[in-house]
This record gives sequence, C-alpha cells and structure tokens, in this order.
Amino acid sequence: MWGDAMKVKNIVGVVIDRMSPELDRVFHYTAPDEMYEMLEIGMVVRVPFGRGGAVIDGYVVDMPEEAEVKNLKEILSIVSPEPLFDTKMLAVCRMMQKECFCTLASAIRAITPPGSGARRERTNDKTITGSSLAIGFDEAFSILETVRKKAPAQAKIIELLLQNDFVANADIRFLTGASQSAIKSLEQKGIILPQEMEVFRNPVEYDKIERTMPLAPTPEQKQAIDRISEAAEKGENRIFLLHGVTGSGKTEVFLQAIESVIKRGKSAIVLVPEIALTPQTVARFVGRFGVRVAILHSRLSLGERHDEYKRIKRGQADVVVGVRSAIFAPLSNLGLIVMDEEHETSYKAENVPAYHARDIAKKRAEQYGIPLVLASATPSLESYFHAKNGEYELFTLPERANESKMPEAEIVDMRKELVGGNRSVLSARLKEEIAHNLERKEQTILFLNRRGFSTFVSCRNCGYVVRCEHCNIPMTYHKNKNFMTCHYCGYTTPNPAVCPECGSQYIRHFGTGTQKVEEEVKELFPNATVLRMDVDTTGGKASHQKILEQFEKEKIDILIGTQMVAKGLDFPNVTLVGVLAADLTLNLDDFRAGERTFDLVTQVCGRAGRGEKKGRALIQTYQPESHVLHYAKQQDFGAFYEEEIELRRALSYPPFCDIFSVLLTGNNEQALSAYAAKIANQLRMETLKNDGMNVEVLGPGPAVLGKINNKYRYRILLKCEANDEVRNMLYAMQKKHHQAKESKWISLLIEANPNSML
DNA sequence: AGCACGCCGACT
DNA sequence: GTCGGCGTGCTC
Repeated sequence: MWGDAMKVKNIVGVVIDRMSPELDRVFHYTAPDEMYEMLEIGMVVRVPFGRGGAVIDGYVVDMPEEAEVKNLKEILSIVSPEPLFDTKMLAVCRMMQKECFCTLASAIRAITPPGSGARRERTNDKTITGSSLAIGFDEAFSILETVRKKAPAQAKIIELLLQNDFVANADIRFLTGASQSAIKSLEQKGIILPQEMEVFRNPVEYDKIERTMPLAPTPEQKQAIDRISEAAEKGENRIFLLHGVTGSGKTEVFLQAIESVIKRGKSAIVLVPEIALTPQTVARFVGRFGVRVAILHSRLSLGERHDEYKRIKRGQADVVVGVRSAIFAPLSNLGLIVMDEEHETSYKAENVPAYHARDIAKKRAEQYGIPLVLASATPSLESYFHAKNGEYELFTLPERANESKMPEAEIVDMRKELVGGNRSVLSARLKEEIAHNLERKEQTILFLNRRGFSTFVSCRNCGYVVRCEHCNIPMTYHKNKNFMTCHYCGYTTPNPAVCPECGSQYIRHFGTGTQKVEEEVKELFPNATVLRMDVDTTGGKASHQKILEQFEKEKIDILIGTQMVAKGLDFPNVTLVGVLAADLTLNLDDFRAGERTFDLVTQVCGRAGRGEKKGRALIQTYQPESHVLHYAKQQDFGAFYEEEIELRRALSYPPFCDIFSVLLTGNNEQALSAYAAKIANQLRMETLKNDGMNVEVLGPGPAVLGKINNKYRYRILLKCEANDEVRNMLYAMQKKHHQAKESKWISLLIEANPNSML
C-alpha cells in the first residue's frame, strides 16, 4: 500500500472534557473523510483516550494542517452535530483560561448551558405530536373525493392538511371536530404521517405583558441614545458609562438604543444583576420587543434554558436579557451589549472560572466591533475612573423633574445612645420615627447587612475601628483565640483591652443578626406586623416575590431584611427606612467596603418616599464622621468618588493595581502553612529577580474562613500592575504546584481581583 | 481525572 | 510460586 508514504491528513484538535490540569491541552486525532467534511469547531466528539481504550467526549477546537505527534487515533463519532460555540466564543474561552487560571475545558463548560454537549444529562426537547400529508397533492385530492361521503371526518382532516403543512393533533381535533381514531385510520392508510414537533416551553407569558411605545426622551437621554446608536451603526468599539440615579431613565436609553440596533438586523445582550431580574424588569423589555426577547436567569429549569438557547441560536430572539452568564448567549450578529448596574458584585463569578462578566463583555464587544454600555447610579470606582480618564464616554442623566424627591436622610450617632444608656439595636430617634409611622399607617423598612462571620473590633464610645497598620483594612476578630488578623497580609495582634483612642473599655467585636432585630422590634412594638426577609426566610423559587407581595398587599408595618431589601423595591407607602448598622458594611475586611456602603446606603435610602409622601431615612452608625456615610446621605456620588479614589491611589488598590489571590487549602494545617510560606517566598524571589516587576506579595495568612469542611485555608495576595509578566509568573507557579507531590493533598486556587477574601 | 504498568506482602 | 496492594506516570 502507498498509505504510509502519504502525509497525515484530516487532523482535528480536541479538548478532552475532563477538568484535570494535566489534561489542559489540545489532543490531535484524525477523522475519516466523510466525518471530516462535517466537522466544525465547537462540535462535541467521542474519542478513544488513554491506554485502557477509554471512550470520552471532547470539544473540537482546531482543524490544523499538521500534528507534531505521530500515530494519531481516530475520532469515533460526532456527539452533537450542532456546534456549541463558534471561533469567537472559543477565543473568549482562551481568554478565560488565561485570565482565570483555569483549564480550557472548564472555560468551555462555563460558556455552554448546563446539560448540553459533553455533559451527560441531555435535556430533551419538549415535543408535541402532529401530522402532515404523506402523499402528493393530486393523490390527496382524489382520495378526498372518494372519502368525502363515507368518512367526513377524515375528509376534513385532509382538507386541513392540504392548507397547512403540519398541524398538531390537538389542533386537528379542535379545528375539524374529528376524533383521534379518524387521525389514526388515516395514518394506517398511509395518507398522513405522524410527526413530532418541538414546542418551546416559555418562561415568559408574552401575551400577558402589555406592549409599550418608546417615550419621548429628555435632551440628556436623546444625546446618549443618539451617540450610542451612532457608535453601534458605525461599528465603533467604544465603552459608554451611563451614570444616573434610579428613575433618571437609564432603561429608556438602552431600550431605544437597542431598538435602533434591531432595526438594522442586529441583536443585543442586556445584562442585569441577579436580584434585578424581576418580572417587572422582564416586562419592560418584553413590553417593548415582545417575543423577540429571550430571558436567561439562574432559576430556569434545564429544559427552559435549553429552549431559550435554541431560540437564540436559531435567530428567533434578538434581545437577550439575563444574568452574568447571559454574556455567553450565542447570538451571531451582536450589535450592542448593555450592562445595567455594572458595579454589582454578582457580575463576578464565585466559582472556577471566576470570570467577571464586564471583562467578557469588553472582549465580545471588541470581537464584534460594537459598543458596550455600562450603566449605574453608583458606578464602580474602576469604571468611573476610566470614564473620567476619557477612556470611556460618560453620560450623566440628571434626576427627572417629575420623580419623587429623594428622602431626607439623617445620620444617627450610636455612640450617644450608649452614653444615654440605650443598649438596643434601635436608636431613640429610630424608635420615635417607627412609632410615628405606625400611627400614620405608613410602612417601614429596616435594613441590616448581616455577616455571620468576619467581625471587626470597634469602640462603642468613640467609634474607633482597629485596622491593619499595613493594609488599612479592618482587622478580623477571632472569637476562640481572642486575637485579630488582617486577611490581606496575615498580620496578627491581640485584641485590645481598652480603646487605643479614648481608653474606653467598650471596645468589642461587632455583629448582630436580623433574627435578633426581629425579636427586639416585636418586643418594642407588639401591635405592629413584622416581616423578616433574608436568606433564611427566602428559600424557595418564588418566596422572595411572595414576601414582597405580602408586604405590599397585607400592609405589613415593618419589613426587616438584608441586602435583598436594598435593591429595586418600589412601594409607595414606605416612608421610613432605617439603616441599623452602617458600620457592618463600612468595616468589611475589604478595600471595597466604602464603595459597597455608599451603594447600599444610597440604594436603601432610595426605598423611602417612592410615592406621593415624602420619605425619611435614618442611618445608624458609630462613625458619623465617615465621609462615605456623609456623601451617601447627600446622594453625592461625585464627591464620594473624588475622596475614595485618592484613598485607592495612596494605598495602591484597584484601579491603580490588580489584586491576585492565591488560596491554598489542605487538611494538615502545619504542612499547609509551611507550603504556603514556601510558595510566597518563591513568588517574592521571583519578583526580586525581575526588578521591573512592581509586585507586592502579602502573606500567607489564614483566610477569613480559616477552615471549611476540615480543610484549612491560607491565602497569599499579590498587589501589582496588571500585566502578562505577573500572570506568567503565577501561571508557572501553578504548573509547578501541579507537578509537586504536595498537590496531592494541597489544592491551589488563583483568582484575579476577587470579590471577597472568604 | 482515570487507568494501566510495576514492584512488594499473604494466600488458593 | 501467584493474586493484589496502591505508588507513579501517561494520555493524541
């Protein structure tokens, strides 16, 4: 045979669907000619793998001319003939692999819906049975004549099918009055053909949503709409930051920008945070764009998600509204990406691959040469910084004239309460105002940002908070050992007996829960109806919504809740909002604490006075002098930004640097901490070798949650400029770890710019 | 991650 | 003598 003289052809690059870092490379296979013809990037194929002749699934990622390896095995079969991703999405995966320090296989999993492709749990299409003609028209007409008298039901069916290619059996029965047996006998005679037709399960009741028309934009809105539409039309890969408080009409801006994009035959992705994807939000988009809107959120069943993906892939939806992962929606002719509430932490994935939807959005916008619109009332400091720099185009929408006024906010000094002998969670002022509200039959929201772990140490007398002298981050109190640790650098110091500022003995760790507040409120106001909303009370699928409905309809007097009550609630009868302990977010062991507090406090205060009546907001704190609270009270984002950005600059936090977390976990604490120290030292040596590398290596120190499931957790932090050099260093470190014998019992996780240090 | 090959202890 | 322990090394 002349086979061995021939050059190897039909080479296919396959990524094995296994999460092992050792297998994170492309394996080459060959394909028979007929199969090779059909193969496309993004398909799932079945291949033999390993010595044992195991058969596993993999993703086609490459169709190269040559392979370095000889004796290639052959692909067995194609599992999914419809590609799961295109080359653009593959590029996104490659980016995630690099940015998130994960395997290509796990990046591919992240961009494909669960239950698809290589993952076993196939989601079946929901189908209905229908019928179509099995014979030609002429034959059908002649049969029709012979049958008309003897079997009128059958005749009607034939007539119906002459007019329609395919009719669902249920519709045949309804339209002709014929029974199932008439259909059956036509089937048996071979006149009609039974067929399965796919139906889409619809998570949205489109026909129940009233259609809306574009509103006449204000001059500021018009300016933004025109500029974004222009950029979309010209194919400018620009980033816009739309800054405007709730009710300033941001949504109308993107609705109209999207409309202009759709008119040109393109599609759009709208990202919204998890908590904002409510029926009201869905209604706003469906109301404007109808059935062309697809919704992707985490509570869809596997089947529903599958259907939405299918609709998107087939071009039956040109607006996708969804949470974080909707940024991977397989739209083929993307024209615009919108990210609402761009500062929201839920845009950052918590598990591997811990991607940030904003980074993916930037990448996709770049690939398609289209604009990206970031919108927020309280933009992330990073985004606002880029906008001020001129890298992004900034549009500021003023508050609408006809909007109800912002509530009157007041800061309550909790230090004085203690002096006055009030040890309650509620200040005298707040009690007074709640009593007022009860008299007037108006509603109250009490907001508490509970954190079960991570308590800081503060003085009830003067408000002093113990901070790390190296990182300026509040130190975390460890109950059982009575000491404090900085979770950035690991610096540890004993708990002070008296306040270093004022000498008071009232220096203690801080922490309280919604349950405790509920008890106290019920005791103080026994005649009031009180409802609590937090993760403990909102387990089920719709219970969040149910509690809110109950709050509105049953005229509950007081709603106590965590984060959940802060965002997006719009109840006209709520006239009082109490922030019980602003300190809880203000003193998170996180450099973003100020930013989050500003966001939460302004949002929660905005819940009061949404109707005719004017609202009041009381912000309780031991640090009434805090600039964050001061600006939040005045709803002055600009002033807050100016002060906060200088802090970031001075202490070198984002956007002036990147932060990488290296988390090590294992069950032998001694061996783990020793290994963590070894890794940290290696990184320090590495950064010294190259003095152009401006990197600060902090730690190792125990993580906030020092032990989970009997596994100890240590963390090393790197503060540095975001550049490939540092990434490569970390990449090499990760690789070295996987080869080390310690990797058998110590796991290592690298994350860029983590949301929290838990 | 799996799975086979490989070199040391108690058994039909 | 062999069956099987899980250490280690490879997978197109």
